[in-house]
Amino acid sequence: MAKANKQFRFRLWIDVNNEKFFGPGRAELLQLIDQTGSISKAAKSMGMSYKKAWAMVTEMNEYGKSAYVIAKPGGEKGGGAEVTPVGKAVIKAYLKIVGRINTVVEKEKAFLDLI
Amino acid sequence: MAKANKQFRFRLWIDVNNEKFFGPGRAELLQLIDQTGSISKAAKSMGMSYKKAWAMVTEMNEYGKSAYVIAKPGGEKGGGAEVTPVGKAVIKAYLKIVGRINTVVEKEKAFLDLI
DNA sequence: CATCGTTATGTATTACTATACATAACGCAA
DNA sequence: TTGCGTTATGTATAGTAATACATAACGATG
Repeated sequence: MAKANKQFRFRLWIDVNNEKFFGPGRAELLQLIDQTGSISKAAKSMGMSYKKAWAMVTEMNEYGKSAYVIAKPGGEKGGGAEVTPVGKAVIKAYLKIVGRINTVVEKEKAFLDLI
Repeated sequence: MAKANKQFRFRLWIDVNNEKFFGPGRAELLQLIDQTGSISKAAKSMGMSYKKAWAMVTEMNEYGKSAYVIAKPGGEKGGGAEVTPVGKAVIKAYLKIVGRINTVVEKEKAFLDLI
């Protein structure tokens, strides 16, 4: 038998009023919307249904400090979506914290031999 | 409206061969088994079905470096379960890492104002 | 004014997870 | 040898989350 592959996995969320509000899924979705300019393309790209992606965007816009995504139907390319500066700031800060946690976790790899 | 309550939540798991192996649920279960000396009491105490708790114990014993829990049916009090030294070491180390992540996250609270 | 790809929204179905329930085995002690 | 509380195990049910599917609206552009 080959040596077992052991690794850490962690997830960070932000709760608002004790309800999940923002986490890895939404962070990835926001990044993909930013890259593709479209909720539907972003959703497909990460293997998520459009409906779920749309619901996430709606909830972020509703409960966030201000809208994270501006989406418009119709027009030149049928419409599209754009991540607002607030949305971009949230992504950036979230990724920064995740990076710091990752640094901590990397230092603890010796623990894996215990498992 | 009252000021929204925002807080971080994170979870840490250890994957073995890319499958979830150990995480917060199992850590809590192990601690409760250690405290109560019984899988069933531990399960009830954390609102988990005995069947699930038992399955977790079995999987930990099967895929861990060595058994984390020794369980015995029958006997004085009907039987019981004990966390092995290896199991205790895993709990302790896991909690230590979680504590370190918590320290990092605490320092980032300013981020929450952005949400 | 027809076309296009997207946003927007509702309903039905599937997939998964966990619980609920039921039952047997176990081994000490009275 | 009966009773006890636990471990051990299978099957059925329920609860939830996600997808799948279907349809309408939208607005620039040719």
